[in-house]
Amino acid sequence: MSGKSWFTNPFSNRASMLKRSILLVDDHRILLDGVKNLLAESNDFEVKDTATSGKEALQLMKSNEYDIMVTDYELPELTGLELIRAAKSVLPDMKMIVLSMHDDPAVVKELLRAGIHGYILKKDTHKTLVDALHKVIANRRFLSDEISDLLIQMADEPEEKGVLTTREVEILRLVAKEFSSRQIAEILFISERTVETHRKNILKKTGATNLVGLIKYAYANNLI
Amino acid sequence: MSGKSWFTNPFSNRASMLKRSILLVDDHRILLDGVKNLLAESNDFEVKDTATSGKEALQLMKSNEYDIMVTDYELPELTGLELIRAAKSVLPDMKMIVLSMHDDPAVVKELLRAGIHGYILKKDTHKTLVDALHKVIANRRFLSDEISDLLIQMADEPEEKGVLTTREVEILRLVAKEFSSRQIAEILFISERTVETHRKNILKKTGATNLVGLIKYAYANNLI
DNA sequence: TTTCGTATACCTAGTGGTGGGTATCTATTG
DNA sequence: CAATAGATACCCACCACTAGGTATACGAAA
Repeated sequence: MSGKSWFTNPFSNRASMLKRSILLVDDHRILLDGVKNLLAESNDFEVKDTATSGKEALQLMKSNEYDIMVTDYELPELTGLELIRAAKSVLPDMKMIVLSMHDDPAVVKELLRAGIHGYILKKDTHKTLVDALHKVIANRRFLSDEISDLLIQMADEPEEKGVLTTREVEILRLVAKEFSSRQIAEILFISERTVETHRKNILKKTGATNLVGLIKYAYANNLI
Repeated sequence: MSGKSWFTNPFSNRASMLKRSILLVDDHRILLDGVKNLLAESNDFEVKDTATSGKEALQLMKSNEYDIMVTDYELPELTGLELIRAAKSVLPDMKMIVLSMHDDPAVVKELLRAGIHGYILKKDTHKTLVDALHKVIANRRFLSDEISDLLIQMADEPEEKGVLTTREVEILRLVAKEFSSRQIAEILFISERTVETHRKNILKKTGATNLVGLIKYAYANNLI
């Protein structure tokens, strides 16, 4: 809809001076410095601003426009997912690429559902990032090789068997905070029996056999 | 001892063409690319080689010489600590700077004991890295601000209370693999009582009160 | 409307972990 | 040599967690 505006002018489209503006978000300044410097050599892109937290990024978005946001997933204050959802409402036409060190299937899936346009890993090269930038500008999606492999593997799995209900997640979080079933019962104003039932259901759903497996599941699914 | 050789020649010292060679080690290629590019602008340093694993770094050291190694702490195959110890025996005169995302007191202390010359965080700027490089070349040590604050805080604490013995770590790892005390006893050919005693000692040392705290400790200390 | 999922709650039994001890043997270190 | 730290092992009591059940109430979906 609104994306057509520049397309009506056949000249601006090809002008080599028109660089796509990037907002780069990562709490590691040294990476910020490095990537910005690398992209300075590009004719097509330029890092217009950088931010080291989700909050800072959102504030920049309120007073500026960007063609693409490249962001880490692990961020202080806001998580990457929260940032992406917020960004989507502030600048709906902006493309979003996640640059993360994690190749966790659950995270990737969730982010793709949230509407990101690319996902690359920090272990990928600078060239991969540039490829991704070009691809998303052309209204296509880009996934790093490892991530697409991951998604293919995931497709083989029958169905996500282990989706916890909100109540179960709530219980699991409290378990992970070192509360006993009794304490959880007191906190939630429910019977200890109910907590035990929830725990049993969680164990069954996650396939864990004891507390240890539960905590590892919680870590793997970013519940902690 | 051998470090005096260049010092005897007053000219080579100031020659602008003589750049200090750096070996850069990090499993994130995009950071590697970025930092290398940034340092290319420097008159004093140049990234001679890069490696994405400890093994690769060691192989490079066997056939090349470097003035400084800048390495991540979290590495595939070898840990940063192992790499540093190995590097020390291969190239004893090389300076070593750790560039990590973690500000874990225990890790920092251990690395300093292992003989590194600098410790900076990924959240630090490019300038900080350059400062560190200059400092270690001048035979001084460099710690990022946050790290020195950390060491000062640590000095207040009476003594490191929570250092697990190798056997305790071994037990903890097995606990984290969802083995019960009985199973661990069978695996290690020791009595279940002994395992229980170790577990109790681990709980006391880590300050945890139950399994959950134990697993979280294991995660926090990269034992999993 | 009936079925399904979710949250609630209880029962019994059995297993496993926690917390308080004590004690022996070995190796290292002041 | 004596002291210390680490690994080993046992005792008892208590509590928490796990593993089978069953059952009710509610709201949403088929």
